[in-house]
Amino acid sequence: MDERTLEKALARAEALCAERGVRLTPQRRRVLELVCRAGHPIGAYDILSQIREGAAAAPPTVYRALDFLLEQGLVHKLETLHAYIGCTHPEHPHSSQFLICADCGDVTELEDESIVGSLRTAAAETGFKPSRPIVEVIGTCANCALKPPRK
Amino acid sequence: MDERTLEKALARAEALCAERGVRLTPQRRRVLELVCRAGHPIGAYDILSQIREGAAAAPPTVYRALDFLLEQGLVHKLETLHAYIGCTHPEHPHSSQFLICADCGDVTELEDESIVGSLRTAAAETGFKPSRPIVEVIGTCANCALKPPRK
DNA sequence: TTGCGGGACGTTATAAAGTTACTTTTGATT
DNA sequence: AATCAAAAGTAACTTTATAACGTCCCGCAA
Repeated sequence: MDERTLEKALARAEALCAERGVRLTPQRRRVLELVCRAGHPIGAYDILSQIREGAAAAPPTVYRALDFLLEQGLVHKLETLHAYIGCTHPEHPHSSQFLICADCGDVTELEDESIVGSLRTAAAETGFKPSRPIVEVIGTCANCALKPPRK
Repeated sequence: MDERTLEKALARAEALCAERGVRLTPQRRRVLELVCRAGHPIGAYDILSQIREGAAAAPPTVYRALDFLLEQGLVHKLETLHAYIGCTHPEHPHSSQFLICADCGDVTELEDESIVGSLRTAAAETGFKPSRPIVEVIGTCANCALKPPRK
């Protein structure tokens, strides 16, 4: 993520938190910044070691900030990667789907109504009430499909 | 899973492995048995401690067996739970979806064509080639929706 | 028969991800 | 200024997973 986009994302996060009456503290802001700056999924301990370049810190520091950011929908957790990524459209709560390229590591966030719909329908058939639908598709992105795999 | 069903599942696994020319060794069979017997998602270290009731064992023993069983489609891994569950229809390779009850812990395995279809369509739009679609829906099952939550 | 090669398994150690429990600080509100 | 809760600091620890290396056993070819 380039500096301009980053600035915008942070400003938007500030605004959203203010609106919601929750506190985007310097720590939380810092973690959000690191996640966004990475531009790809980043692990909690990677965040931690970057924070440690400037100050002492321990795992709970990072996990607490991440918990807050996840609650606010400012970042997403990719369960299959044990890694976190900035949300591309935090304005409204939503359930996203992720396309994860196993080759280059890039991740695309989708908000596809037809996926959400088919999930809802299938769940409803069994009387199941979804609260958090996780959709992470591992595969090969368009770019990487064109060229031979790295390595 | 009751004894009869378990016996059938193991016999089916034997047959499938024979057909495919791969070896369902006693270790692998034992791990499959423990996963199936549990009847709900079970962690690698839970399996390990059950194995240890009968013999010395270390984590790689379990993880190697699980890797094999996953490859053969005899068990599934639930990424959000870090746990494993026996496949309910291992005959053909397939991509499953899981409904995970956050209240009682029960898991339902679906094979819903409309979910698979919408995923494929959405991926195709971006030129993405899916290889392993992960769908795990956290929520409340029909039973638990009726009664107040445990705890 | 010997000896090679590969797959399965044993063993030790360690990495990676996440949590618990408790203390201290901060900051908004009375 | 006193208070109370949310946030952050700190140390220890748990859980999940992998690395690296050695051994055993079996099938097969020389």
